[in-house]
Amino acid sequence: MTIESAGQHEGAEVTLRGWLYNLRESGKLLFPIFRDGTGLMQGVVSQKENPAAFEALRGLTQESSVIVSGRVRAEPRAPGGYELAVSEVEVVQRVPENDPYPIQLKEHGVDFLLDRRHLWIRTPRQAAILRIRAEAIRAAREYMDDQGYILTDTPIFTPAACEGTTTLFEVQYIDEQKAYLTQSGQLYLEATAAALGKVYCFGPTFRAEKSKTRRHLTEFWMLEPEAAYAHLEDMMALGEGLVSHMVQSVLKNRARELETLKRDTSKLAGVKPPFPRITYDEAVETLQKRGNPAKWGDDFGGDEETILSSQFDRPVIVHRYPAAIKAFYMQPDPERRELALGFDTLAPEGYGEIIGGGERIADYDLLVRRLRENNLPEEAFQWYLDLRRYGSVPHAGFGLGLERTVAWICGTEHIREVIPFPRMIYRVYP
RNA sequence: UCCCCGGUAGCUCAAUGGUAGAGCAUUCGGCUGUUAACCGAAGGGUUGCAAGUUCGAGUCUUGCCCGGGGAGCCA
Repeated sequence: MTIESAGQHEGAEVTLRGWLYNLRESGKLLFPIFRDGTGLMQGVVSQKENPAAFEALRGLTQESSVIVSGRVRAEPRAPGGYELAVSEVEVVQRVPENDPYPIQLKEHGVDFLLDRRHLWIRTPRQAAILRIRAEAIRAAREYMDDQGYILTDTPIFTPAACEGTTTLFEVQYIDEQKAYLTQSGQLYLEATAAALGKVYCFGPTFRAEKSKTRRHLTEFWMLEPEAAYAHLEDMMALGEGLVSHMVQSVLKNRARELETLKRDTSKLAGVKPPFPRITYDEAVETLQKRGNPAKWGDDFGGDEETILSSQFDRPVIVHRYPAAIKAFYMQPDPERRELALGFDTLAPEGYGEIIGGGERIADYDLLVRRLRENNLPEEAFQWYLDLRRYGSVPHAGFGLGLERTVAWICGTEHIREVIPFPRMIYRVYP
């Protein structure tokens, strides 16, 4: 039996395989709390009624692994409403008394917990977050598949920068050659989109920037769709549909975990299409009205994003940024050439940009010009230019940052809690 | 890279420049309905490192190390 399903086993004799989460001793009564990965369940053992089980559990150390059998019964005094009347106990491994489990049932510092991330993930809160992450991923892939997008995974080793702006992790690649860890699958997706029409990739992404904030990891997961013959409006709609489906699926299938996190789900319930859309021009105007020093041509930082997103109860889409502050491959707005047909989707409650994307340049000559303006090595981009030589079409896509999205859904203070083993500047252990 | 904050027992934290403490954890004892159980007792310290000021430094000064938050950049 799993603890998750305890309610269906009321009155039955069951076996639970897991770990001792906590033990309360009250004279001749023991109240062990078991953990099996799906939840927590209190047990009860009386010395008088079951001396063997009592002796096996008495003094047992936190996180010792145990297999216990007993009868499930409804018990309002037990957390979760059900209790296991333990009859048999097998200790699989006893945590030594002279080297006790380091993570106690109390507050710990961030540094201590991150150094023991391999153990920290056993705590109910962390386990709930990881289960929500898994559901968010499942829902995201389900949505993309249902929309007819084909999963085409892109390489992790790349020969050169995708965007040329951010710092890459350089690795030795066989003999003398250097390679870089990908910072985006986008350029490759443009190729697979021309082959298959509607495509996406989902995998790890690496940024060697020395960002030290609660919104940054050096290794994070990104879902990137790309579609041939698609335009800016199509991608804004796809993005809001994707995010809404992820949020609604977690609300539906991981309600218990959101409860564990004490997440205020009223702030998520209304996350459904359409999302508000504002232009960059309007965004700057709004910021200035609120006394923010932003002026036209500036990119937005955390403060600006928070002001903009705080006006809405769901993510807000900001579109048509100045071309100068966007990536080299962004298609200019035919109505106003100084604008790029790009958009960002900003999560509420200060979680920042969760989606960035737009329409790509389809014209060969314009793309070459942009490569040169950005001092990018043309040789490395020949294959990419081929896509404009042979049957170029308008196309668009975006990238969704998984961890930022999950952090927002969970309401966690730090993005590092929503990935099993966070990789940050100055932290690659464990 | 820059700005700000922090580092004292295994953990979380106290300690006017004047004998380094508490709670939790561990060990021992008590308790038949506990809820991070509770009650009693015990053991546990190179105060991040190195210099300096001082009769005296956890506390003041300088440098370094480690970590955190933020800026820039981004998802």
